[in-house]
Amino acid sequence: MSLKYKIPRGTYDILPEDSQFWYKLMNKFRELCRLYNYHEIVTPIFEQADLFERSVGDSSDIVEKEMYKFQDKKGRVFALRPEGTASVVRSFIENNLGRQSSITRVYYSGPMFRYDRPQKGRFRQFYQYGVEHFGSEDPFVDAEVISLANMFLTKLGLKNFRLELNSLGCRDCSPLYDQALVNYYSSLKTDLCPDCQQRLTKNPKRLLDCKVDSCRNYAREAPSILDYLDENCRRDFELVQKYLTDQGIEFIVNPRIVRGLDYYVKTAFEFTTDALGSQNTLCGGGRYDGLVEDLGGDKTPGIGFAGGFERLIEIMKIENIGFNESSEKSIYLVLLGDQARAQAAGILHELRTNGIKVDFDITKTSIKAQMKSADKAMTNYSLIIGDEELARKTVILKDMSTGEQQIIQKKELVSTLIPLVQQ
RNA sequence: GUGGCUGUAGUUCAGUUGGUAGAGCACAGGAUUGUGGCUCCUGGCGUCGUGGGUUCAAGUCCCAUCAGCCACCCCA
Repeated sequence: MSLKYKIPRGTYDILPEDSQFWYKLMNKFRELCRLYNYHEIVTPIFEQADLFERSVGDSSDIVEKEMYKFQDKKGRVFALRPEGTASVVRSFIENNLGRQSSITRVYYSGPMFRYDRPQKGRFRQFYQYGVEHFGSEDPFVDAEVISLANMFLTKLGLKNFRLELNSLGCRDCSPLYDQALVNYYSSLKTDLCPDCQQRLTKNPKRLLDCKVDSCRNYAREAPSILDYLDENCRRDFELVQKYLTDQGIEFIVNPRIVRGLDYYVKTAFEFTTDALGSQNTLCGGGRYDGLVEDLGGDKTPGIGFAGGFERLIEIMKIENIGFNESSEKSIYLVLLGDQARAQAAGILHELRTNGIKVDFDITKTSIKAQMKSADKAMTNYSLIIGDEELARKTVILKDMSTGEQQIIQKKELVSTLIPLVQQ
């Protein structure tokens, strides 16, 4: 079949057979956020493009080549949101969310958009969950936010993931480290891969992340950010680690993790896995103490993380994790003959009014075909109504697992079914 | 943006040195006319992703394009 219309590249449909799974996954996240006292915030999926350009950083890949940018009819330039934090910070400032208390905790979930080349675990429209915590610089909060992420993954039943932790330094010490990296690498420049030669001027920290063997060797000898943290950053980083240890959360310090968004300072972390191939970050986040101010708000520290639902689902498939099926019993209505079919609407209405879920197939007329459908639908009970039953004002109730059936009075139908369905 | 592999019925795939397509599963109907799950029987005229080209003739060769997968890059 040649299709006239096709789904856009890098997107996918969540089909009816899967939507329950997604719904449950999102609810798990909601539940957990409630436990940590976070409240949901819903922002538009598009914003002024320069909001992202200023927050994410205009030298980042996201802004340079991955944004879905467009103009509206009045020439205003918008972009489909490539990530969630910028929008939340915008809303925080615009609605003065920090006015009620010194701390503001919010969470969100929804579609994000990035014009990337699709591959395993990477889409152009993808769904993220995330939280943002405003108002405290205390490293205790860093550990708290990380704990939420850790709890989410753990509660889902995921096993094979690890927490990698780093400090990027603050706006005072981070540039000193960049300079140290540049100094170290500039004498090696001609030996570096072409990508790394770019990184040297664009984003020196990325040099540490290169996968080319020769560059890796150099990276091993390169100066470490941990040696360049100033007194304050060093102390806070140690405290974050202590608080994590206090909660029994395992982590590894990886001085080479670099986050892709320019606003991060100090604590940066990623939950990664080996199960997903190349796109191995389950979720990631960090501190962004300067961002609110940069975007026009009062000086307000913040920290948050975001993760992709697709990768959770992928790994849950691999680890064979599911949510328990609902134990709700189902009823199938089998109607024989025009007379009985004429009664269908009334019966369906009566059952539904009483909260009983019913299924049936109007396209099938023979009892055999209808019974087959009932069987295929894995129904628990079928109700059979034909001419005989109509005449006697009865209904046949058949238990599909045992094959036993009983004749009940039609007026007692609902009262008979309710206990069966509710158990 | 770069590279590799792939694109045939609803689905998973087969299709030999180019001669206008099949199999499993699924689906539908049936096996003494009001009963499912097992078994058996029957049912496929699909622009062979799309558009060009080579050829008497292309699913099968060539080019382009689109899409998927995987990797680079980057990240969720």
